[in-house]
Amino acid sequence: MIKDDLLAAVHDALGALGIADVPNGVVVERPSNLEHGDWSTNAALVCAKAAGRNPRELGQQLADHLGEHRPAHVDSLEIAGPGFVNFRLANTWLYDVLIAAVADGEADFGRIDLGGGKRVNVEFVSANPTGPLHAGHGRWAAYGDSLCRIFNRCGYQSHAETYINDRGVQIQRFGESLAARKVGEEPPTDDHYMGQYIIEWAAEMPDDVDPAVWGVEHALADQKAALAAMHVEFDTWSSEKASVEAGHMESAMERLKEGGYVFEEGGATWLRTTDFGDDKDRVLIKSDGEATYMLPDIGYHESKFERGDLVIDVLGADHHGYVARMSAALQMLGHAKEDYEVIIGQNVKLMRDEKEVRLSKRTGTMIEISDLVDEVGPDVARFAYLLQSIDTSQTIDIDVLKAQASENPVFYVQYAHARIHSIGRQADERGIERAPLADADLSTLVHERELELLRQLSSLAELIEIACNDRAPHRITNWVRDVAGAYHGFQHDCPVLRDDVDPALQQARLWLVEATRIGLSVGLDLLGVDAPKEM
RNA sequence: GCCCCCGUAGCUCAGUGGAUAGAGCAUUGGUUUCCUAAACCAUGUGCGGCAGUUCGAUUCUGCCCGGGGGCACCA
Repeated sequence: MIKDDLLAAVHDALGALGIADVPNGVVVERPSNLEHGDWSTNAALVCAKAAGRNPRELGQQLADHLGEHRPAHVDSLEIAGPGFVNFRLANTWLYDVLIAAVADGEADFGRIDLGGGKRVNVEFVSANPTGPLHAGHGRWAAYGDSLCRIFNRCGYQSHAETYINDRGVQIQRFGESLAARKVGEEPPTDDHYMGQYIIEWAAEMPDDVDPAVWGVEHALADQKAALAAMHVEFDTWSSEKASVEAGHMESAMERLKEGGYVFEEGGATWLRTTDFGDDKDRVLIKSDGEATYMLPDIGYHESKFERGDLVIDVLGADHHGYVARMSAALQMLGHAKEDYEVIIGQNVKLMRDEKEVRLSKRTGTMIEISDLVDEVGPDVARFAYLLQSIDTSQTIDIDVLKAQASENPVFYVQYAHARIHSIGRQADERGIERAPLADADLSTLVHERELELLRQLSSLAELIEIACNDRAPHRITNWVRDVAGAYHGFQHDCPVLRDDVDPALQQARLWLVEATRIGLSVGLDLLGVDAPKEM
């Protein structure tokens, strides 16, 4: 990539100027303002102090040296501001982007190897199998699925996993709630499940089944259907019950004891998680002899390392307090701290009819994922979830999403993709063929709209890298919007098929359109959003 | 009290240790003999506050203020 080439040249130049140890802060970046060149480096500013030199002077020497040993594509250099060295490049660097996009195709454009084949296990959604998934779960579904796609594009092998909490008191209460509704009674206590769906499900329940068993199966089928409608699939649905039956809990307990981390106090069995930075020690087995939720969960997490070198949990903000203890337990079991990562996502607030809809299974007013997808479709839903950082709380207003049907950002992007295909269809009708790229004269692409589009396309790999390292799929969402914007601008100002377009320019533009198609397809695929050929 | 996230334009949100901080929506006005006008263009007195680190802070650190979420022998 051009960026790496320029950075290497900067390092060489610094070396020639007697600066061998280049600080990490030296970067080559795109100035926000094009007047400051296509690329820029802060090298002189960062190195000046340690080298005991004046930044402007050092910058000038740097620029002079780089001017004499010009990296490819560099037209001119200048020193500016407090000591930036700005590179102005010939458009050929952008034509190389087009050529690379076409050569790589959808399969490889923007692909980078950050992971080296490392296996990443990503757990997300993990909702209790005691009811449908609500629209709050949708955020984790969209996020987790997109994150896995990004990992896969960056040389990791992702494994999407979700945990089924299918044993314990809440399952018992769920069964009792169904049984009660079956005979037309209220569930026995306020701690039971009061939602409307319990009444509906109880009506479907046969007489001769165990309500808890039937209920869990029914809930799982319902959840799978909702996720399928959102185009989210898991590699593994992990059952807590199965994990316990496989002995994960007991072997974890044994090893924690061997490590000397377990102690008895007040009739309960504790884990000394404070040894690894937790606020307080945690109970594994209560004084009544029952295991807490934590113990089987430790066993389960330990077992996930069979399916991943790096284990990631995507959890809601209400689980934040849980992170330190699980991290401590896994370190006790011999895992490196950095091999277990928890991504805490902030909450989703749902609005309908200008009122907040509480996401509780007990109120009966919840908005299910399937409601949302039925009303706006999977693409709008996923795009909406991935529009902002997972670190910010999000408000999803179904009425706004529906009302925005035509102004919705997802359509803006999909429309760009559809227009590209429309050009292909029109070209076919008019008998215009795209000759081999090698025969195209890309130097005819000089319109600012064309160059801007190429600049956007050039940043895909950088954005994918950032999205991966920061676990931030929304960076892709923004990139795709930017590319769509650049494309719409191009299409508005730069006719492709019109009769008066010079044939050489027409060929170059057809290839530019093709490169854009590839870029948009890659971006949308990383988001799990459909790239339609017509709208 | 302690821990985590957030505070950027009228609204919803991007973004950045740098040189003039962006988008969508909303407002107002414009663009169509031309590949889908689901488009394009124009229109904006904005980084909560105070210190610190730095050549340079909206970005990092501390404190304060404001909003959200947690602090069980629940799951």
